[in-house]
Amino acid sequence: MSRYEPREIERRWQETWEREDSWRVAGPGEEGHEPSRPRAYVLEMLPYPSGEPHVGHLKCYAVGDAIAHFRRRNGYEVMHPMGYDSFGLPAENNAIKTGEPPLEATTRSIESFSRQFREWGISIDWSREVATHTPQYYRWTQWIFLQLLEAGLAYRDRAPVQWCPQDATVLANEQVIDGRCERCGTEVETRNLEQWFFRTTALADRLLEDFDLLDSWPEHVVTMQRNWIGRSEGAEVTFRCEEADLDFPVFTTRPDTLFGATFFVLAPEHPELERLVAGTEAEQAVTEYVNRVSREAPGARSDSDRPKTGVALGKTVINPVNGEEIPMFVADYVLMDYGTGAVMAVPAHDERDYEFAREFGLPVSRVIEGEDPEAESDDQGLPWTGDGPMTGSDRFDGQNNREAYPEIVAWLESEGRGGPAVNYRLRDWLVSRQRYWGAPIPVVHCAACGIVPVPEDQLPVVLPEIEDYAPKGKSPLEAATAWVEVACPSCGGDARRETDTMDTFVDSSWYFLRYLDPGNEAAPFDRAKADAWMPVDQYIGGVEHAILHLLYARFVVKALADLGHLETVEPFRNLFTQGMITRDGAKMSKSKGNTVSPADYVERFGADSARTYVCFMGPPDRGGDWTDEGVEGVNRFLARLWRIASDLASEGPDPGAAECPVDPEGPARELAAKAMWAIDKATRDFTRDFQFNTVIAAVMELVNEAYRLRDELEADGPGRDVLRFAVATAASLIQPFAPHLAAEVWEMLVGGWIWEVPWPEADPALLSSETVEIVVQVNGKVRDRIEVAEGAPEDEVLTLARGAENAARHLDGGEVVKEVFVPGRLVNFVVRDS
RNA sequence: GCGGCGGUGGCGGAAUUGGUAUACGCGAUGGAUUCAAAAUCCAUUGCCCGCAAGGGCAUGUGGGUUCGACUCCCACCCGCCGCACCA
Repeated sequence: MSRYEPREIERRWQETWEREDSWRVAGPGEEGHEPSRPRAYVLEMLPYPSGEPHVGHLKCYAVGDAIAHFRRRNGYEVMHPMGYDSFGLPAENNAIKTGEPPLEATTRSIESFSRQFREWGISIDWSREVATHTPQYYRWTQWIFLQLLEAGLAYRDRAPVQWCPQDATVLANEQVIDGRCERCGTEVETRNLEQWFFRTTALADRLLEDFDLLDSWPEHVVTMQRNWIGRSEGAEVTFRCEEADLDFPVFTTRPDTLFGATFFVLAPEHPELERLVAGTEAEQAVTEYVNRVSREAPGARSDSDRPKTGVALGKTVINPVNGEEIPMFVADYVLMDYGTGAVMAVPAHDERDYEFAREFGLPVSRVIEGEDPEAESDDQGLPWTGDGPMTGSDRFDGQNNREAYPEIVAWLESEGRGGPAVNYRLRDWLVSRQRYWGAPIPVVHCAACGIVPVPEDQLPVVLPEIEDYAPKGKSPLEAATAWVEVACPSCGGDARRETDTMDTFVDSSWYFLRYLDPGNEAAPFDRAKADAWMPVDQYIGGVEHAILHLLYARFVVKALADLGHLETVEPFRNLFTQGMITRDGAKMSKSKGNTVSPADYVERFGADSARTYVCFMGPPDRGGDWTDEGVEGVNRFLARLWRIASDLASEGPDPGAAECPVDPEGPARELAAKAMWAIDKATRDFTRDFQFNTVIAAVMELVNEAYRLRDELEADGPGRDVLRFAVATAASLIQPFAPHLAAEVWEMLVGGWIWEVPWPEADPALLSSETVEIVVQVNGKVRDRIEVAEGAPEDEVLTLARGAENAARHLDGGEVVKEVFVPGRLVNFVVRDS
């Protein structure tokens, strides 16, 4: 008897798919397009090619490929492309360490990824492959930059930015985690630099509202983005400092507490601070405080547990609602990059202000009554952040604060002292990087003309080759003098190229559009082609991109739509986030030595086993722990399927095996019914949140049932036909996960190519059986089971149930006070002792 | 602190609307096959009592609703993830 040899089988089918160009897809305007077929765009997040693919990649593409296959077999024309997010820091850091040019390491890694994806048998239309580091691609990344520049959505500004001293580059807000660089973990510093920004805040409201346009995104991802955008409604109120002749606007979400403002706080970075205290007694103390804060790690400042610190400025501002003069302070609990960098402090109704007031012995003035203002605690229930009737607030006294809120804001506006305002936590996206391995920002600095965009017909601005990649606080590109020095496109005079490159998140914010028209040399993509496929029907990737990549892609798509390049305003209609695979309960890392190399497992058990295993570990949106025994178990199951098929295949393929024989009887009917059950179950679970683990379990059950009944069925012709049908069906259902084995089994038993065969449909006649088992409960406890005819009437079932041996014993000597009948499921007798 | 997710056998996990808790897989035990092993096939496998028939107890904890609760409600405990001095 021969054995299941996945490596041979897989190689053979991979060659077939390559030769037949099986996954080639043609959209509108392309040769071979079939307008009558529905289209689906199935997309996994493109990989960053560094080293070798890891299990996270395996899971992502196994899940995505299963979805792609399932869609194809349900009649869709499926767009399923692949590419590489190939600019970025690791290749550059490697270059600094080893001297190897980033292009070489990147090219090598792409080759490895590309080879392994083929060895995994992922059904990709390779004719659409893109890599973001190629001039053919980044030419259009640059084009998009210029489009945004022209539309006013890209701008240059001097701003305090987060600077990583280790990587010697600025970072986006999003790349700073707990005050540390996301990549290397070094504590970041603040620097004032001229940088390029994309105006993401201009689209903040639409980024929130358009969640309504999406079909199915995980709720927590939407929540994370909402929190990140952090929209708060409130009011802007102006506090005046007469002495200094300055107006200080503040943003507050609680204008209803204005009467309770007893002091006023500026952020240490506030631009007016220096002038306010210059030449005063407070100057020295303030300067010392500001210097101390600026030397501190930014992470330390976000620790809300530490005591409040600050320094009085010796100046006052006037509370516009009651004319009271209140003292000014500088304190590091006020942040410059949220609101206006100044706050009105209402200690009675804000925890931080309250803490500060206690620390500095400042007055606390209650203006909203709490549930129990006379609470026995020494602080009388303060700070009270809830709602209640207003007090000490002039003519608003007695009104509920919520109800008075709009009146107060309207009054401020009529007095010219403020008005309604909306504030966002979201900052504009800082896109420039002082790094080499990225797309050059396509502008020129001219002494005469200022910033001049590189004309479109001169794109791409090609990244020059350089010798020294080490960061020096400015871009390594500065050293490429022949490249930097250029004639101004506008006046022809001496000018210098911009030497910053773009954040790689810009590259990956539009790649899904390039797949649709990868060879286009006149535009990033043809609008008609993009409109035909977009938005992506199913996007698949890790939750770690829940905020950054997904938000940026949404922003860029909206901008392109606004500029008339695209119809859709949302890139991804459905999002699926896969859970992380761990090993021994811990995140995999090279330092822990608990990594899993997909290549090893593909070598030992075959790609089908590895792919099916990652889909079987548990629900794919949750994490799971990788075990070798688990892979072996799945491998055993696939081998079982192959073996029973191979035993049945002696007489060669029979196209009839694709159909269930009519009206099977006895064990043949049992197996046929199991096959129908499996089809039904697999189809439902596939579409229900991609519950692949139970889909695979259903196929396992079908195979187990085939083994259980095989001896009885192999003997006669009709039985054998059902057996062949059942095994062919198992292959058909497992095909999205184990496409090679499925192709092999199908070819042996039925003939032809499984991936071209429509997804099976269950025969309803075989789905329901003639008799059903009814559970008999007494007082809610299962006491017996009876077989009754499907659809038997209530009184008949109850009579049978009462007579069931064990049930009868429990009914004996009691009075039945209630009978519950659930058709097809159970009866329950409620008995009271007599 | 705020937001989200989760807690079911020795382990990963199943359980359509409230209706047989523990599907499927792993592990374990026994058997068949074999000179032997591997592989394979078959059987058993939540815990406790019992020779058995059968009975009792079990879905993080404590209550509640219901004929019936892993599922719904209330109050807790624990774990993971995200955000966090955001005015």
